[in-house]
Amino acid sequence: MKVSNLAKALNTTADTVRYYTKIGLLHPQKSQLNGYMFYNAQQQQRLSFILTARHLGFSVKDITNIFHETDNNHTGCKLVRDIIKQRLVEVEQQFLDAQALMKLMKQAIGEWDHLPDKTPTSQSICHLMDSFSAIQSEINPAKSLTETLKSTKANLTETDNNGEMHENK
Amino acid sequence: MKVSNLAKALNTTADTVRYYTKIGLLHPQKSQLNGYMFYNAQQQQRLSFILTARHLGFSVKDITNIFHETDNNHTGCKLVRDIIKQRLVEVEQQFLDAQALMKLMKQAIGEWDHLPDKTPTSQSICHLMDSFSAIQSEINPAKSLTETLKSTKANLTETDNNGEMHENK
DNA sequence: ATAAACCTAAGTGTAACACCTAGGTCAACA
DNA sequence: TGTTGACCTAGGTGTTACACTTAGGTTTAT
Repeated sequence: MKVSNLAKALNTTADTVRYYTKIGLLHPQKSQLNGYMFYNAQQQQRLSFILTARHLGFSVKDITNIFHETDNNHTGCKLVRDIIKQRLVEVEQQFLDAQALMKLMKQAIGEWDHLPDKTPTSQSICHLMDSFSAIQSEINPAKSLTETLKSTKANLTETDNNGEMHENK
Repeated sequence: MKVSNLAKALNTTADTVRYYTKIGLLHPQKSQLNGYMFYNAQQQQRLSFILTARHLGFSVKDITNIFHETDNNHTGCKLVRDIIKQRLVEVEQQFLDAQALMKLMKQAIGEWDHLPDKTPTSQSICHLMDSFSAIQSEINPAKSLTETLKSTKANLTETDNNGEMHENK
């Protein structure tokens, strides 16, 4: 079938199908007459796999690797299992992050509902700044967790209590 | 303080600070002598707000809007409250999605652990394809939920049981 | 004096597509 | 048969929020 047909059948877009084709994940047959691309049942199954994998959080690169394995007569099972296990850790973190965020946001909304709407503080962003500052101390560690792997050592310069830095000049 | 100092103090990168400066979220003082940018306490607080907001899932555009309000003598409270409430819905969905994914992935890993590693099926991607196909029916609705807003009507062409499409030609 | 460490602006790269352009194709209707 | 409208192609640009690179000037420390 043609590109839009396939796209609609698997609930995606023609552009996406073309993209996967372009980067070599799908191998349609190209008509000699008009250049149209035709996808058979096997390609449909391939796309189905891609879409599901993408939804599970696999990157396109991951999928490329998997296909590279399986297209070369390997099963790819171990690879996929490894990637999934890795992804599972990330998803669990996302779960926790989302949970924490929900709590904080509900809390913030709750607090604000008790405050009048138009009482600007010295810093002009009313109490938002204050609320956000309070939240930030709870938020940042969470962020650190997620990005610990790639973060270089923090190496913070010490601050005084005015939040002003010592410009050792 | 200078860009790297500020970045380290708030646990971000100099590039990020330069980016926010470039798009007008931060307004440092530029030295006449050497062109170096200097950020005072107020700018530091601004950046702190930006980082926290970003971590709460606000887009840079959202933050731009908020600053646009607050910089024009409005409090921005209502705007922020609205955006947060809107974001809360998304975060709740992320929470549910992550939960569902965790379940499915654990399930998949569990199943595969009972199967041998190298038993290719007819489709060459061993049982991955089968497992994924089974998962997909559960996954796709979740995706639809997330993307319902922007998805045009599905308008699926009917498929026969071979997964082959009728090419009404 | 010179190296290490910092700074600048401007440009390119990233992920995974979405959207647009210009032009060819196909099915149906008048 | 002409023409509309829906489809297709390749190739290009736009998107988000930065990270990275380049080329060159500056500051700091030894």
